[in-house]
Amino acid sequence: MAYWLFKSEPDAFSWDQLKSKGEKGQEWDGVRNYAARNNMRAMKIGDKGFFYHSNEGREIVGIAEVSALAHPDSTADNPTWECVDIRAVADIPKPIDLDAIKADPRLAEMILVKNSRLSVQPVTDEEYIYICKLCGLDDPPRSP
DNA sequence: GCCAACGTTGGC
DNA sequence: GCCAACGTTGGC
Repeated sequence: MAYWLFKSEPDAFSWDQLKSKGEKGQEWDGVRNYAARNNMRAMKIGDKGFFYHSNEGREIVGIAEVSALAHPDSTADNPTWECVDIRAVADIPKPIDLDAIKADPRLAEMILVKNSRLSVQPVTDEEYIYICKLCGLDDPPRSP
């Protein structure tokens, strides 16, 4: 069981855009960072992850799930770059912003706080459940 | 809009 | 294989 966090600038690709893709979801292309790629390689079908808006908003706005395992990034000219597909699963009733995450001692170890530049990050089970609760999701969608 | 932090590139 | 230079990200 694993949980993740996907970052996107809403100007480039927003949570609403992901929702509009429906069941099919969206290839999470464009990632050119080895740590982020390795995280995607480790993902399994049905794994859940937060969808975070960077730059503008700076808050967790939704929960997505992996709909296709890592495969070559169709936008890359180099086969080393791979990505998964994700689709929207649930809205966040009460989005939590970066200030609130930073202010919470239970979330101080999040990669979002410690390495804000990593675009695809792991989230611990504890962080996932705790954040969901703060956000008004008492019975959050679980990874398989 | 600025700038710090980070990751990647490329020269040696 | 090291490391300086550069480009990019993202918070502020």
